[in-house]
Amino acid sequence: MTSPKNDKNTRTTGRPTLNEVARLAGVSPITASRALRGVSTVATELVEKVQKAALELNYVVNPAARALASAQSHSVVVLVPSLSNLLFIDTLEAIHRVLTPKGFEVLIGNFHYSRDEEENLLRNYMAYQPRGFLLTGFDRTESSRRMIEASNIPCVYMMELDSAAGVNCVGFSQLSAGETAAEHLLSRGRKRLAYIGAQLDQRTLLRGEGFRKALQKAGRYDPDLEVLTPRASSVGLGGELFLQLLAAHPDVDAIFFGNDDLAQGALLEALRNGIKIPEQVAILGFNDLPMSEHMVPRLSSINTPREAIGRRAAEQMLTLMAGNKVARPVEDMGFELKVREST
Amino acid sequence: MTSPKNDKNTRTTGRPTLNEVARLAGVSPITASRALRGVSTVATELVEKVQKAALELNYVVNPAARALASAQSHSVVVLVPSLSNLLFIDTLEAIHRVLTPKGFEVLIGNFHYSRDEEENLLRNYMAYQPRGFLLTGFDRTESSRRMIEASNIPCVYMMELDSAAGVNCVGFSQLSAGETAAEHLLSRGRKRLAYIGAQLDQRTLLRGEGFRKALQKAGRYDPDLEVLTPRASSVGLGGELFLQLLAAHPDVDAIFFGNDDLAQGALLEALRNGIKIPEQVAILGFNDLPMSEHMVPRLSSINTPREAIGRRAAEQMLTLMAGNKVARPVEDMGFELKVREST
DNA sequence: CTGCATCAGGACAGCGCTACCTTAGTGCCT
DNA sequence: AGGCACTAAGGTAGCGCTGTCCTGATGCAG
Repeated sequence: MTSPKNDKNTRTTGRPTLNEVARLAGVSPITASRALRGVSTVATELVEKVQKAALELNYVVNPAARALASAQSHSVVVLVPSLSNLLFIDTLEAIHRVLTPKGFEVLIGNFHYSRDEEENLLRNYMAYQPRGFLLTGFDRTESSRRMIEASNIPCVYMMELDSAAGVNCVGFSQLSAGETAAEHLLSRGRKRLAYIGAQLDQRTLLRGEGFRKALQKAGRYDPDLEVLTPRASSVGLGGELFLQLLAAHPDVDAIFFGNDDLAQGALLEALRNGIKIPEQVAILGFNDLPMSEHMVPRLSSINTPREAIGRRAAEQMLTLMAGNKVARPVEDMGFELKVREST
Repeated sequence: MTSPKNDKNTRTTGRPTLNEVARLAGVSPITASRALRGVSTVATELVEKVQKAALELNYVVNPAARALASAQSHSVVVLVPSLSNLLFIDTLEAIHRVLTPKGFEVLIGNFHYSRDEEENLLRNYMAYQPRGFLLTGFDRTESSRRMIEASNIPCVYMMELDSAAGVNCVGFSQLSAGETAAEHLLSRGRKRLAYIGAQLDQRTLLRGEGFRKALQKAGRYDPDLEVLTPRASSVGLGGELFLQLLAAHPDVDAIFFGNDDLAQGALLEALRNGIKIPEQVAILGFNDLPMSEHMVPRLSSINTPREAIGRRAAEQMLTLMAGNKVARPVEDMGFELKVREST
């Protein structure tokens, strides 16, 4: 009533639309769309005109409209079990660096090491019609698996390896990392070797398994020296478990920790309690977090290619999203034993 | 031609739509929409019917269609300067915990302490028509400021405080945190107090300023004992700067570090070099990261309410997005000095 | 000079949802 | 009993973009 010819339609966003760009450039909206997307064949001259018009109007596509019209989003979902672990931050950063420049949006989900929470995240993110999923490991609920399968959305698994047909994964063998740890400690002449793992995700268990197997092969396996707890991995917990283990088994002379946090905690408690590292006990960590090389004594650890895994996983995803097959679907990025003072 | 009545339109997503839910429930699509959103007045009986139908079909709204139709997304953008710093992880988690249950999607942007990168992120995320911005601090480019202003999108600033009119912020006074640090060290009878800061974001500078002011007031300020570097904060850097400072000024008897990483690095180097903490030098950190209380000696630090800041900021955002004014737009969450062995 | 293949560009419709307006139905006051 | 306000539900249209045709122009062989 107040303004009969109200052209300020409240339902519009107020931002310039493709139509306006097309009008300014003197072409049809479809041509403008094609020009901006760089698809199909549009005369170079027109492309330039459209780009100039878009720049002039400060035009940015409306992702919602694009997703609706094409039934395809430009987002890739990454699900990680934790953010408080610096481990995954490096991987996420690398993924961002690869996907963002290509116009993809990265949606991050943290499932807190809970299979149910991961299933929930998957279900919710499905609504966004993501173009791809970057998932951590292979341990998930049956429903999660079915959802992924049914969705037909490309998926790359990170951190672990699985040579099953049709699986795209980038990681390293957690099992042989555990073996390497054992071999290193054995090569140092240690006789009573222990494994301390927390959180007990699939990867921690696999590393423990590799460690155990190598010890069994060397005839040095003792199940009493395997400390596993589902509690969340932390520096404090590492110190606690370390002291407990030494109290129960004073003859232990080497410990492989499933995680650097735990190992760092052990080093600190050793300092506090006058336990000589590595003389009395050799300590080996896992992941090689930035702080480890600064510990007293400097912590030996197995360095994992977190950044490289993220990068390659994202690159595989780009290939898959382009509709192509990945040449090497199972990519072993290896790991590197960093020998320092603690062993 | 091959199939005259092809109902498998390739442009559809294949997922159930609101129409199908409505049909199954025996109501109109609009009623179904309203029932699922819980808006307007829909008979309880119908709401139940619709919800049952949605559940049966495993229906999830199409966010793209919703955003397009309502010219409003359900996403909130959070921009943080770093993810490798555990500091912001706690804040992000808290934000997630508040916004996700309310149906909002959290988009995380990391601007790596770069004003230009933040400006870019802002520009890109504007395209998503976010419902709100949660930003870190007040130090940004003029264009960023203008963009935010022009967009008319509600904005809550985290970590710092500013009582300017119309500003919503949740944080604490970085300045008085610096003052508190100085007062604590002075109360321990220390005479030669130093400040070591890295990264040099606005907050680190403000803490340094507070520290300096308190020292000046006590007549103990010496500009030579202020070590500032734009290099990225890290454990290694902390140790390095610590040793350098002590070599240049052997009489220093207390150091306030702008960051716990730096302080932790200093503690480790002190151990390695036989420097007695706190006897020779008292060391005070900032942020109270989880590891600090486990250091040898246990690190005194200023605990910052990272989780609470995220929670309150998100809650303010909910209020703003609902179109309401926030009762207390400037929320000081305080900080807590944790006195441990290192001071 | 005609006929056909090729290609650039455009018309049209529709993705799935919600804002807006309208209609049908209810109760209550005069 | 009639009229009115009010509420519940539906009809209609359109958000901004792109997939699928289709048209008209161009080039080249016969």
